[in-house]
Amino acid sequence: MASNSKNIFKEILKKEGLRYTQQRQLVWDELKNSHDHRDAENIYMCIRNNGLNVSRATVYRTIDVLVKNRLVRKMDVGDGRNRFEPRLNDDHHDHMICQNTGDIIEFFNEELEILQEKIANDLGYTVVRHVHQLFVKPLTK
Amino acid sequence: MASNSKNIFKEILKKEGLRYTQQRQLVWDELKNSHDHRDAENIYMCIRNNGLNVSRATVYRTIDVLVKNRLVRKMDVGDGRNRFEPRLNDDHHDHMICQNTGDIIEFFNEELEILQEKIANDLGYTVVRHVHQLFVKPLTK
DNA sequence: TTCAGGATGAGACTCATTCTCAATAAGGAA
DNA sequence: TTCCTTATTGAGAATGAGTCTCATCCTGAA
Repeated sequence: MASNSKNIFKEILKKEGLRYTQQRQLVWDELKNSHDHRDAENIYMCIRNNGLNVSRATVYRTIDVLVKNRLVRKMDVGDGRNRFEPRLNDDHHDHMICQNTGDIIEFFNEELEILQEKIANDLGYTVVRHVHQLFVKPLTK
Repeated sequence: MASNSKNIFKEILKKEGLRYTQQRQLVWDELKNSHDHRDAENIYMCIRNNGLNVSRATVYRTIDVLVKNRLVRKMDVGDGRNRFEPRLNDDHHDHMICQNTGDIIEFFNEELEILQEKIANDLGYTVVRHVHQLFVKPLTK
């Protein structure tokens, strides 16, 4: 629960040799319960709107730590602003972005994961991470 | 050959209601014979280094037209600078980016293409375009 | 050859993100 | 609990890829 994810966060800071601060906690609080795909500015503004004060620089700096330690996933939707989402349960998925509505739909397909690892292996590589985004339009029937 | 791709280019300009200019041709010349994945600045500098003068703005503007008309493919490698490559033969492929060397390796897998269309279909969509990048490391044996 | 309107170039501008640095605060030591 | 070293913070400047502006130039139809 809440205290659990807080502990995970503290452990990561310790592992990285970083101090536990109010500001870092606020950024993680803001991110960890969101189910959207939010940009840094949105996270910054939400914290501000709660009457709390954290600078943009700190938001970015903290997100970097979270991304590096896989508590948060960073995604490039192609409009110049990165989006972030929590990955507490480490449920890997990829994204479909609807060209009509801008909706972001998550999907996961085991077969796809296996196939891409095989493709890399055949060329002498192993996949460290990947980006797989489908820019789609609704099927019309 | 050369004259052929030149004609394709001219036709596209006409179709778009745009004029054929020296500058546009220079940008297309620079791009069409390259087998690398180059950024806009590189294309701009190469033209300059040949003693020719085309502005950065025109390079970007022309690339937009080429991308829109599928003579050039735009790819986001994740470092903030888009890369471009010609796609005269319209040979679709995806990319593997080696984390150790920065090398960009092209790959194509039919099964993958079919699978992702199926995934989209199952959710009521059809794939317009996609981004599939594998960030890899060499297999050590 | 003419000329209307599209194209260009130089540089200003945008905007997400990063950097700077003086002031602040975490947290180990005593 | 207090002290003190040093990481962290915030405000705003800086960066950098890409876009926009607008006076001037040039294409191409007639």
